[in-house]
Amino acid sequence: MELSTRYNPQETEAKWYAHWLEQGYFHSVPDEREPYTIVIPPPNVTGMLHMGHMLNNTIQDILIRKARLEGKNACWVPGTDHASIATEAKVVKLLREQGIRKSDISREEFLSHAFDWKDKYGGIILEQLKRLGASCDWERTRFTMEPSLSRAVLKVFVDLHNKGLIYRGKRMTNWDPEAKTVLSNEEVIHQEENARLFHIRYPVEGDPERGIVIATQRPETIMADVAVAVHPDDDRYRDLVGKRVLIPLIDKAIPIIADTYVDREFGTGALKITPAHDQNDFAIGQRHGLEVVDILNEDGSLNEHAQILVGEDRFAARKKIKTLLEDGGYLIKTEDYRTKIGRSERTDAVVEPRLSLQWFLDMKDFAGTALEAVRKGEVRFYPEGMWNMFYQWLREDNVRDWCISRQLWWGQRIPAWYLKYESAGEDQMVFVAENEEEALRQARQATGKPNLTLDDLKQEEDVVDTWFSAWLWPISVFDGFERQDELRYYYPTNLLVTGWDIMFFWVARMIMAGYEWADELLGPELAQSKGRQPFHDVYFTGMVRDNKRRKMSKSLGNSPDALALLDIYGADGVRFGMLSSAAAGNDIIFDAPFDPKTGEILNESKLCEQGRNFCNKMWNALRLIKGWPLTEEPAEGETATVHQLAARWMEHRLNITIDKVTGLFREYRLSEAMMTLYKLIWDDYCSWYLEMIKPAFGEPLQQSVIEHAVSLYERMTVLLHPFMPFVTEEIWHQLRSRLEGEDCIVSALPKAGEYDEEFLQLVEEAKEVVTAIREVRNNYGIKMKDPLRVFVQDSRTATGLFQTVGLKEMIAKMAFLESFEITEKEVDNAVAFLAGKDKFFVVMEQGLDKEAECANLRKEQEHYRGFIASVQAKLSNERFVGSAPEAVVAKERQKLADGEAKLRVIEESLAQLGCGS
RNA sequence: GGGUAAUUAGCUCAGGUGGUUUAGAGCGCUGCUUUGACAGAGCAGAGGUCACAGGUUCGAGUCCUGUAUUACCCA
Repeated sequence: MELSTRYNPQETEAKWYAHWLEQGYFHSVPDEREPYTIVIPPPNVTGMLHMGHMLNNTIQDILIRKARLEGKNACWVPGTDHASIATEAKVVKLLREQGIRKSDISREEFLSHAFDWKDKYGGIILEQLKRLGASCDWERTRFTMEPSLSRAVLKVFVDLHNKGLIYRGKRMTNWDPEAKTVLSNEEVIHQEENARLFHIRYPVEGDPERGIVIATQRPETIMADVAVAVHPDDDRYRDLVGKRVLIPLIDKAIPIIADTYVDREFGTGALKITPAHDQNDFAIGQRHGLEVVDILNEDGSLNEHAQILVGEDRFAARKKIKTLLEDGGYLIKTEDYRTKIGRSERTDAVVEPRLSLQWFLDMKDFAGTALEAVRKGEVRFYPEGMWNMFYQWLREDNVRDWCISRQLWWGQRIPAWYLKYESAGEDQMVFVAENEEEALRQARQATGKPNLTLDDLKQEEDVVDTWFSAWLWPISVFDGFERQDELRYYYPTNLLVTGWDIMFFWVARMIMAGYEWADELLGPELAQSKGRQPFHDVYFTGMVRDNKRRKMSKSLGNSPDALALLDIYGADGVRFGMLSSAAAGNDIIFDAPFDPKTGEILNESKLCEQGRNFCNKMWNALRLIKGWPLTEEPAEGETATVHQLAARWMEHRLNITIDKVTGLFREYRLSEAMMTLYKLIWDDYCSWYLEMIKPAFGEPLQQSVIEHAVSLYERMTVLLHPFMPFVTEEIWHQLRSRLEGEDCIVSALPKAGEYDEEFLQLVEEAKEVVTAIREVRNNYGIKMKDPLRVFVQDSRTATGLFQTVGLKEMIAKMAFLESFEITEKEVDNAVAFLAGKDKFFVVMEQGLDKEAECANLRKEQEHYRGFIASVQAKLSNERFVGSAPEAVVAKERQKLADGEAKLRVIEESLAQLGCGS
């Protein structure tokens, strides 16, 4: 069959993916083999495949495929996350387009719409992962809102509540007035924005001539002030402490207090204290026992506590109050400045610090557990440096309790019930249970009213944070809270691959959950022997950024279309491109060009192109091997020795590479591992090995030689398979006829055999000779096919070169030499060059360019002189010779001797050519 | 404001515990090459005072301290 000169990824990829699925290669069931488990970081159901997903999932696929090739029971569990805020926002928007307002429908109706939406669009991203080649066990696909996983959430909620770790409390939270929900710190994006500082004068009570000027960027909140604070050591205000000032416009008297928190340099050195609307003020207020005046409604408008501007939106109020303050003579001045403003990740609304009643999970002990797990190495981070960030966040003095409630409908509703007749508040009775019957039982007992019915109870309206289901993922995907047969086999999982941006709200919390429930679920013995941690290793990927170092995101429009890239370069090409600049943890700058005219991102990538070209290269190597006419007749003479040399060399190169790649895998240096294989295949195999054994045009090649070439190639395709699964599967099949059920994906990863590093070094030196001769050709415009005569000056190493079977012949073949001999004297009319320690002469029939040769030699002479001088400087330093290790000194001596020898050879040539000085 | 990291060739990146013949790779660039597996190619070449300033050391891209720039995390 004729093979096209171009590799066609589209057909090949669809064909093999379907085949793998059909053979059930991705599916895992527990058996006697060693498991290798990865749970996917579940993408949002609303998600579309983007660059970050491709990077992350390529890495997981590489490691899961490698485990499969090692004969392990590889299990990669896929799934999606219900992403409460993002999904709810999408569904609300969709309903609005249909003329339905969320406030007009019931919770049940809304959820039914949301599930419809999920069924329709929720699986898209998983389908897209298949295009990438992801070998997930699709029969195990899970979703954080499905019944079993939701039951797990309720169960742990009740469990933690019973343990006294979950509590309700008024807390300063990040309030999104648009979505009307609390946001976690991680969902707030702080960025520098232009703001204005208002200097406002508060007159002293009973002494209106005196006043104190405060600086604030939020003048609309002055009505919520409960004090003005100054630094206790600030002379400007010392005598005012203890007196009271009047809030402008509403004339409310508030105390002047002293607190070291105040920064004397900032603004006027006087700080208004507004506990309801600022985190730090809240803390100061608590220290000083101040009241809390909340003047904002849920939607960010002012309420009746403000007394003035009631009903106005906070930003409208800011404008109006400026006028009022000016009119009243209170506004001293305004100044522009830059400050960081927090906005909601989802709605972009300016986040409002707001006091509200929320559910919290006590983090103190959990944080210690997570830190300890990593400190002890039970969970290992790659790269290790990520520990610093982890520690920083979980330190006792830094960690905060986790606010787990969200004012949404899409999510697991908090399993807590209240008595209908009690009004909301911190003091009301709460019954937390897995179901309402149990809650009712508790209520009857607590109230002593056995006649209470379900009608007397009402369930908490809030749902739990999505991460409150995601933190159970490594357990819940195996239904671990309900049955433990699979958990016992697969848990702890081997590896988690995720971005460092969710280290805190996901990675840390999964570790906490793992340690919290492993004993109970696995039994203490198994937990002890296998470990409680949810995963042994965490591979942190970097963020994918554009060439301006901005995170690639849909909203910025700076991300190429992932599917378009897959279409253009093929999955293997894109996988290669993603990985080629992705060292663990380091952000990757994905250099996708922008259209200079429109400024729009183009779906182009040099990195992916390189991957595509690599596929093509391999494809053509295959065509070459398959295209050679066969012969049974053994080769003779020089050809036979070159074949022998080529076979031996490539075998050793393959073995040393397997060793190297194995080591790189151990350290998760995947990018380097891939590049190592790239060079093995392209440089060693294609550029050297195949050229060494290549017969003259039209001549046949010995069967045994081809067989060895095929054997080498098929081992290399298996090695590369985890990185580029499709092209390797295709070539693997093209190389030989295979039986049903024989596939690259389930073959065995080759093991390293013996290799002789000295021999490999010798061949490297021989290759340098070939390169040097080619350079002479280039410089003199001698065609590749014009035969040349070359001599090497007699020496021990030169003899070694000639004694290694096939090496001399290989050089002659690769450099296209007519003759290649040892000489004892200088050769006339020849270009001389140094390779290793030996001097070579290329005979020039058409004469030498003496000037160019002299210039060349002088350049080299200069180089070696500099080199020798630097080594001599070291060696003449007594302190160096005295204190450096002997081996280092010996090395320097060797360097000096070698350098001097080379310089001598160069100077001989200069004299021989009569270059003068 | 506090913290964490980064800064090496035009671009994107490697360079565990200081001493591999005066820094490596891929891309890009330059020159030559087209009946030959592959122009999505081959061969060869040019490109770096390792951000800056000090310091430790016999010796620093590598360790320390500052400075600058960038990114992220937390206020």
